[in-house]
Amino acid sequence: MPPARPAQKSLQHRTIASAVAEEVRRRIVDGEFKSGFQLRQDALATEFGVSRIPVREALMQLEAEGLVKILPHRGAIVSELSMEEVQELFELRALLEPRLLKASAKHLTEADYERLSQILQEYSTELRAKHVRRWGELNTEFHNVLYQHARQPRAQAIVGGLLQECDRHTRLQLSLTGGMERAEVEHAELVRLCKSGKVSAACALLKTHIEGVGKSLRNYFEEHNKTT
Amino acid sequence: MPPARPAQKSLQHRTIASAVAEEVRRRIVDGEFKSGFQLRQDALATEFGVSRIPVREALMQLEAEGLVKILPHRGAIVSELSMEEVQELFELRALLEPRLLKASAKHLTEADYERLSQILQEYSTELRAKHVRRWGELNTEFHNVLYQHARQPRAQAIVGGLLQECDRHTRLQLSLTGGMERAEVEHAELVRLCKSGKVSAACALLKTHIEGVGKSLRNYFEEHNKTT
DNA sequence: TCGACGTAGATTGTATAAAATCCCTGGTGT
DNA sequence: ACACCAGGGATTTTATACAATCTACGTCGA
Repeated sequence: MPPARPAQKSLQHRTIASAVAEEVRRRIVDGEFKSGFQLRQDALATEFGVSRIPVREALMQLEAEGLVKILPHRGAIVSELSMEEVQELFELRALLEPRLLKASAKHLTEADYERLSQILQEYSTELRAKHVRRWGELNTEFHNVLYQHARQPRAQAIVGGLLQECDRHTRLQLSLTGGMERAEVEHAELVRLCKSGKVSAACALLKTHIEGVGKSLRNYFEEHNKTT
Repeated sequence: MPPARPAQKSLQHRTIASAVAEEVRRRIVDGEFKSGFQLRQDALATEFGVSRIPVREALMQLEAEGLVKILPHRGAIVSELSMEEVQELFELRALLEPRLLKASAKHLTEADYERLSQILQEYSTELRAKHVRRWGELNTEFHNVLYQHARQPRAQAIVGGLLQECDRHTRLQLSLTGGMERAEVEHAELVRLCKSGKVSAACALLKTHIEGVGKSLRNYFEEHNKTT
């Protein structure tokens, strides 16, 4: 675990429910809980050593984020998305994120660029295929840093959820098709364009970038699932 | 393939929590619970004659929809949106809804057009300024019927929430500025375009329509110079 | 007078236990 | 053999009770 990161809202374990939500979310995004896996309240409660009430609330929170699906009186399962639904996520991102970047780019500070550079640098160290989890975290943070000054809280919240879900579905494919290298190149170019004030070019590249990742994922899926 | 389940209208209150959520949501959208109003769990529980647990879950559900804001250990309040945030909602709608209409329009059935006609007719009967609540309900349903065949569940869910919130903030203004008449005209034209297969024209009109309502709302607020 | 501290009251968060619901299995009748 | 329905067991949902936390207010000291 990385030490002493700035206290953000997600680290405020102010309530047990939020702590449980964070841990379950991590496991889903990391793939420990796979699509369709049944999340039983009792099992999670005993494992974490807590009651089932905060577990319920955590599951509801995750349902709001789209990571799990709750069926009344039948429990919660990790959400299963068809390829069409995953494609929809990318299309929504391609629609929303350029808008956020356009509003946020000009307000990026020197500290923000510093953080973006750090992320790019951590990319290029040799952690690529080895630490897919860390890569996904960095990827999500990269996008969030870019949009943080957009002053569009609702859109930012929506995109945050989309990023998380896309990350979950992309990791498998990224480590196999060299998608990470391409993403790293495009990310670096993105930062360069923002820094030099070419906002609209950056937005266009961002749109292409997201659509490209989505298309790459779909191709990968179609190749490996011709029979179904 | 899941067996075709009877898609119930969700009017069956299958769980207490969902029933409470529905009632509290109605009160918020109707304006009985105004922005900033503090929703105390105990008060709601005793009023509905239930425990606090389902009330808590209802509040979390409403938070996910954006209608309330929950502060840890401090309770829930009806969400207060600045004019900028309301404008953001309309901008997001203007971005997302044409996309949904484009995907859904060609799959609209005769029964759908029948329902749309019913809605338009109920508009034009003299219930306009009198029953603002009913008008808002119809307005939301109108849009949802248009998009129901889009096969983009995530976008539809997002837009559903946006519609509800926009409705809440628009009602006050609609009944005073004649915005309803204009909306009715545009809605009728929208149906006509869809019916005659002019999908892209319909999408363009829809975008204009949403932006127009948003702009009208902003003008209304700037005239009255009300800051919260 | 003003501000800091601490206690009381109210409100939310969590644990435990009871009630309702669903799934599955096994029997029964046709 | 097939359809149907009753009952047991597992799981979720709700109720009740307790613990933790926050806000308000009053007291104390400079």
